Amino acid sequence: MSSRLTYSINHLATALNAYADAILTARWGITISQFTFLAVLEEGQPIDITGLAECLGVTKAAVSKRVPGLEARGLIRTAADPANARRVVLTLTDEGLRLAREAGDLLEAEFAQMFVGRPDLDLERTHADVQAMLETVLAKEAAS
Amino acid sequence: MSSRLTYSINHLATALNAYADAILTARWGITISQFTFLAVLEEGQPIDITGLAECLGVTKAAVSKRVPGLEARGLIRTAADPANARRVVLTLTDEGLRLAREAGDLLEAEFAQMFVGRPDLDLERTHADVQAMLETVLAKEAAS
DNA sequence: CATATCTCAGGAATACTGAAATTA
DNA sequence: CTAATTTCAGTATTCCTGAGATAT
Repeated sequence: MSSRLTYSINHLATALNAYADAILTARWGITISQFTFLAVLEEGQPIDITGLAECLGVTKAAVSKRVPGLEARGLIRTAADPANARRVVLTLTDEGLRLAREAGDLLEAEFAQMFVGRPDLDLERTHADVQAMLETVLAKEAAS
Repeated sequence: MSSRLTYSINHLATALNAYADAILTARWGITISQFTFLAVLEEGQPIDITGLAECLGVTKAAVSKRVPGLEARGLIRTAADPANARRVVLTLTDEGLRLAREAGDLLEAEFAQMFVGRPDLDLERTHADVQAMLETVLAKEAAS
């Protein structure tokens, strides 16, 4: 149990994603990575493939390949930018927006509920610590 | 900067892995997933393919496929379990063990160094919080 | 204009998964 | 019949190329 902090962080991220994935799959038939795709889109609509890839931390090809599936399911829409013919601009459909909001709200509620029995955990403080670590790592990365 | 804790945790895990990967690639020519493979082996030698797959959180097929490559590089060794002929038991070679320890130590040192300029961050406390969250999530998962 | 560089999306190669086959 | 590994087909992801835009 006294393993390294980096391992614990990876483990926690994996466990949280698995938990969220189970809820999303059971209730809406989408995976966590599809939900994340929609959630990023919700936050910064409209966005092109390059921008979305950066937000998701994956390559442009990965985003490009997932677009047809989400479009076929009626969750997103693609359009050309008149000012830049090769750009593909993505937006959520009404259904995609509704799903992103409903799912996001439910996940947040489930997550809050999970910690009502743990008054020893100060989530605000933990969040601040995690963000401080993140800033430090990103700064170090940028410096080298 | 994203507002949800779950996003920050995922982001931090990704950033830490990218940082470690850069060091490992430059210095030893191995990826972070190869290092993790060796590190798990170091902690629980000897281990079979099934056990290693569970520790790594991937399928047995994935582990099975990566074994020949690491064996060819002289980092691990395969052997049959006399008590159970179909088990494949993995151990580190001397070179594998040396690499796992050296790389692990360097990463830990780099990581500690990174936070000397942040006395506001209490890593012990953060680690405890992260582990508490992890326990809670795993317990919730097991219950459902 | 010409040409050099940058940005964008998509194609080829790689890795992972679940299921079926193999082996002990 | 069971338990462990391996093979196989399908999917997802990343690396790299080529086409179109921008700048000198």
